[in-house]
Amino acid sequence: MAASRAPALSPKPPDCGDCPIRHRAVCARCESDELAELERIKFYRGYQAGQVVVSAGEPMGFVGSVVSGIATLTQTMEDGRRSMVGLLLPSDFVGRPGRETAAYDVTATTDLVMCCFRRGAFEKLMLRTPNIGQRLLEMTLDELDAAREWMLVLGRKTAREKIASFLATIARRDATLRPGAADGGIVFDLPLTREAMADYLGLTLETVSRQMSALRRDGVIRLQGNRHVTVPDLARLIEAAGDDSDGGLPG
Amino acid sequence: MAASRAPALSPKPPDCGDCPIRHRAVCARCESDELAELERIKFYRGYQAGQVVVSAGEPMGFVGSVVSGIATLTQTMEDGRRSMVGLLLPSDFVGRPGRETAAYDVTATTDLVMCCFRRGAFEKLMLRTPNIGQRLLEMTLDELDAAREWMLVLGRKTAREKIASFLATIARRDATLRPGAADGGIVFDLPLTREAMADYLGLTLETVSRQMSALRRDGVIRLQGNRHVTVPDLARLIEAAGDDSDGGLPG
DNA sequence: CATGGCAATTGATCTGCGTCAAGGAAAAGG
DNA sequence: CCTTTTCCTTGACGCAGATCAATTGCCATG
Repeated sequence: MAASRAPALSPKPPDCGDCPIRHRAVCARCESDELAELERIKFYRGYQAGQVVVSAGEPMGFVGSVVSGIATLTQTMEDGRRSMVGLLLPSDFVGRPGRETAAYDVTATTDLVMCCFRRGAFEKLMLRTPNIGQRLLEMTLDELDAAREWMLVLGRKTAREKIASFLATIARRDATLRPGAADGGIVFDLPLTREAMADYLGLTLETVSRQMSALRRDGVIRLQGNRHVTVPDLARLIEAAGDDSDGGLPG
Repeated sequence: MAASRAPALSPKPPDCGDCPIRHRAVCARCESDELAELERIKFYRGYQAGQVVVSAGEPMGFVGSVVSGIATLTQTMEDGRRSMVGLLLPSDFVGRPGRETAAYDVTATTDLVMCCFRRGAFEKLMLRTPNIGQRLLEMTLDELDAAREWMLVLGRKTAREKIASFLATIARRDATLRPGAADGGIVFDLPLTREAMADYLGLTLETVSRQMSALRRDGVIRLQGNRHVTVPDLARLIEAAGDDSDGGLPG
């Protein structure tokens, strides 16, 4: 969990089949020559768990998306209060065309591989390729919806409901990533520490811990170690979340 | 303050000089024939204070932007808990290309005029006119930033800070709408009831009221009636907001 | 001018979550 | 292996903000 800085090129870049920019973020409707152009300007970056990708206010020369691993988007006040404003899972896009500096701290919470494009080159390509902008608009609108869903969670839900909402979100996302496995319930690993969960949910880490224990006592979830979670009955979890049919994941 | 439904055409459509779609939302870089096309498919709608523009889940056949007046975007849980996820001020865009139904309740809190485009026609125009999509992407990214700023407010700020953040946001926005008037401080009218403020801030209306009174007692603001606010010293208000240089307005 | 309705204020009390503090469990590192 | 560090859990207590309840002020409208 070293938190040093210099990003390193990943030793073995994943092949294009793994690149969400191509398959999800940008190129769903691109022509082949546009794809070729994207290929020319793309490169991979690897980060270790705990490493800072960029800090808020720093120049950010690239945009890109997560290939594997998990990163967080956080904001910090001068007095140290922190708030997570996004959780970046594989295929999520990072960075903003037309902006010089990062608006938030981006941190890898697990080992992370990103597929990147130099910002300038990407912007120029966008001008010539409407599909890329279209796709980016769709993704941004999805993120906006997710952020707004989360405003309801932050502003109006109880601690227990917040935890349940978070777990349900992860469970659903995980379930779509690898379907099947409905046998003994949904099983996944929490991508965050209790503290990071607290920052995401507007709680303290103690409250997160207590509510996790409470959900365990009530049989809504099972825990093996600190991170490994089993949800025997997703419906019960969603019920505990006071769900307004939430589901989006703020990324 | 009737809350009936049927939208009415505004009696006297504002002239094009007032239309933010043309001037802000979409056409900053459009060619004249694109402008002409936009003119052909645009129309105005008027709503009375309290009227519902659309309800969440209902089909929404148009997109558009606010010309004058104020509207809110809210989400409600089955048990009645409500959360405001956006405040729509003049020039803000509403609606989502590519989506059939409204994701949130949109309600006019004052008399409201909107400049609208049929969704289908707008989408077709977007395909032929990259600039429109580009502009929409920029606006959406701004909204996303604002929503994320607001997540910090909701999750980590105290009641007093929340109120102060809200007032500072309104004050700033109002100041840019009509500059000058720095004489006796910034003066504006609150666009929301205490209850709506509470839904925006994740508080109860009683707490909003108490904190408003506290800010008045401390001389940070002055109140004439319930809605009319004077801020003698914006710096003091921002200080009270525990400000992390916020400023965006979630819309 | 009275009257009814809605919005806001203010007070009294309760409680969910934060704060402070002390261990315990699990990785990381030698 | 043991040591160190990091992360997590649990308890005791206090407080900010919710809840419950009563008034007050402000338009409307008859």
